Amino acid sequence: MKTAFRDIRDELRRRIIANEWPPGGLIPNEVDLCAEFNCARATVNRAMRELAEEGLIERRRKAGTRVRDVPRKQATFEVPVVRKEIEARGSRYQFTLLSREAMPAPAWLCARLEIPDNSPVLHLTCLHCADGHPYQFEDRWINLKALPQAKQADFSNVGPNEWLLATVPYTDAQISFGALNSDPDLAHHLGCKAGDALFVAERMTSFQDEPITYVRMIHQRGHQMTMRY
Amino acid sequence: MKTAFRDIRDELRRRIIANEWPPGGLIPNEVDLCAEFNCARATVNRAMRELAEEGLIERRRKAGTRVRDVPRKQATFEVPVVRKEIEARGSRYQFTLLSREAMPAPAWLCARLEIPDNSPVLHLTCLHCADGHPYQFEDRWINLKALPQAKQADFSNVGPNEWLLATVPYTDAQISFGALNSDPDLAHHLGCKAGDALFVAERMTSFQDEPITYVRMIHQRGHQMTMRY
DNA sequence: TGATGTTTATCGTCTATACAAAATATCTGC
DNA sequence: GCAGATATTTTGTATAGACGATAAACATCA
Repeated sequence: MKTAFRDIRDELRRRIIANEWPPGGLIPNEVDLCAEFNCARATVNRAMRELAEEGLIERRRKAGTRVRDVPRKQATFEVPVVRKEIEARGSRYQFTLLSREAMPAPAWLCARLEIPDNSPVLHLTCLHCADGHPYQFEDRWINLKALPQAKQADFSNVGPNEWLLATVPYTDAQISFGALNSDPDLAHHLGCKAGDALFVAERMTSFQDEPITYVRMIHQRGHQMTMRY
Repeated sequence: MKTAFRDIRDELRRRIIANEWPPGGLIPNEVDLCAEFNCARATVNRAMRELAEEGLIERRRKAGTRVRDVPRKQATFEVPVVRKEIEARGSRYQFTLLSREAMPAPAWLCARLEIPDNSPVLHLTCLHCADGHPYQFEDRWINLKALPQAKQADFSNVGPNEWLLATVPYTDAQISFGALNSDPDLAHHLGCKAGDALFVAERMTSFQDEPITYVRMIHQRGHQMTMRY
């Protein structure tokens, strides 16, 4: 495989990390680098574009390209799907629907999803287990105005998470991480003690400005979410 | 600005979201799309490459391009720098060094950083405040073998986080999120109650396989970390 | 049948060239 | 000296053409 642009990108990155081109300083322009690497400008352009996306350099027309003073490092992670998470650990996945109720949305949910007061929603709670041990408690709310078919859906075999993924796409999502003291009910389901600190991920998705669902995923005690970058 | 590749990318995305091209299905090849959009193949290629990076489609030579059955959505977030976080909220940032001690690394840290037993490390604890209120407790360990100059550094004005960012680059990093019950000492520093659930971010960075630092950032009660995607 | 070699469609990358857009630098008139 | 117009430099994007790499599909032979 041709790898010119990769080689150039890596060499430029090396020079930056090795401080041959100090932070804040200008680096040679595309035409000069073409000459040095003996290649077309498009090739240098692609190498530099990737470094810019990485956050290592900053490019501006006419002003040239400079090394960022503090690299804008960004981490990326795949949005977790609990069944895959569990199966990736080599454990058996199991899912239990704990409760299901159609109801008018409580005020806090209306505020969060920006839907009118008392909009009809479906409230589900479920437990995801790994090898029989509780792994995650899912507290899900589905906007029935956007997704009336959820009312008829059977969530006893396929969890709402996967049902939603298969049923509706989403165009916008927001995810938050935080911590929560377990209440006695949660403790009972997850098999921990009331008061234990639990890691919580919240997710809200919408499709073209129509809110779809809000979910709180409360993890077993000690759970960590890790990513490299 | 010319926006052909953007327009094409967005139109292809629209078709996928609108189910005109069903999940798992093949989409037309580059040459056909060139004909449809009346542009060069490189332009279609760039549009499709971006969609592939987004995780919406999957491309393989000879096999063509198909819509992913479950879109591999990935969120990206900037690696947090506490001072900027606080200033972005419009609050006044303040930093206090609580303790500082050079010592041999405890066993758990050696295991984590993969350094030899009893390697010399510098242990620092500090408190970051927003408008005078505790915001984050920082528990940091610096590998003195990799960074002997840390021993002389003065951390009373510039926090270790920013000192490190300015002093050494890193080539690899790992970040984890989790939850923790506050102990009485933490509760005292953060002004919460012992037992409160706190959100914790852990970070480990290394430079070319040499571990640099390990840090636990323990946030105030109720703290959430949010990102859109 | 099954293993192995061959063809071929499709994506991946590179080149050379061109023009556009943005932002700095320079000039002009006052 | 200053405001505004103009020139210039650098990056951003597009085009047409070319060849390479990969893996599926097909053909051949043991």
